[in-house]
Amino acid sequence: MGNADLLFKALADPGRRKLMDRLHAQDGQTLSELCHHLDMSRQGVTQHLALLEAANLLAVQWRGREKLHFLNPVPLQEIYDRWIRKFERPRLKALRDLKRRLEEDGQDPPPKPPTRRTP
Amino acid sequence: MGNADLLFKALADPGRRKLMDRLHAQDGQTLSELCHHLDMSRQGVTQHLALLEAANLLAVQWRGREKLHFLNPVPLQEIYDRWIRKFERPRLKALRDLKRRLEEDGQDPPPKPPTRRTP
DNA sequence: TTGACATGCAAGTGAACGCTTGCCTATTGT
DNA sequence: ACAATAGGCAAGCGTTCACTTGCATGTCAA
Repeated sequence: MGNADLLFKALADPGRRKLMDRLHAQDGQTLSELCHHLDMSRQGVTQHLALLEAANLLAVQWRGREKLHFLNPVPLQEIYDRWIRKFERPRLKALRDLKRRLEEDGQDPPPKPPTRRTP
Repeated sequence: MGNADLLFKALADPGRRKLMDRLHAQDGQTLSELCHHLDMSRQGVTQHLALLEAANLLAVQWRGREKLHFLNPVPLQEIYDRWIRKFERPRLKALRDLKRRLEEDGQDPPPKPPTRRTP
């Protein structure tokens, strides 16, 4: 749960997501290769990659002076398990909750439409 | 695609995720109810909820002076489709890419382990 | 009607973020 | 050996973020 933070933070930036996309198009690219696609200084890209790496979203492998970047899809799968499947429409419960709200502490309040604040 | 930004930004904050969790535990809560669980000023919670609402992650319904908040799981599903299923281990392609890298422009470099920079 | 309640709106603040620039080191190929 | 290449590190800077405080407005209940 602690690294859910790193994970979502890493995904929160469009540049970082674009990097993931580039690596998805072709895995194992070097820093310089990735720089070609991003309109940004090399150092900017480096920092983004560092964040992705910290979130365990990619692994690196040194080859001489080159740094190869490989995607790691596992954390994404964890997001799915913790944050998406969990929220899959539990329609029955949702309706139950709604009903509870509408009928709460009394039966009088009929679903009268909100007058103000809905312009 | 444009609102992928809003979506990920909304999920990037632990407070916001906690709010989602609270609403998942019981949907349709009011602002004040949600405030009880977050160690934060009411206005703080309001702003978080506004972001979640902007990301279309929850819908509100006014009931007199109360604002009821309901989860909307649809955007999460979109994240899954666009960002998780897409990255599901395409093992074959991954291995192909790796091989490409290792054998690139020559056959000599065997998978020699990185000497430096791996302390 | 009046007071308590539920919420909105606006401005201020410190910290985090995204990005750049400048310089340094290691590896490669000729 | 040396120039070119690939990358790292640190400091600086403007922007956005999370959060607070203070005051205003609409709604319910006695």
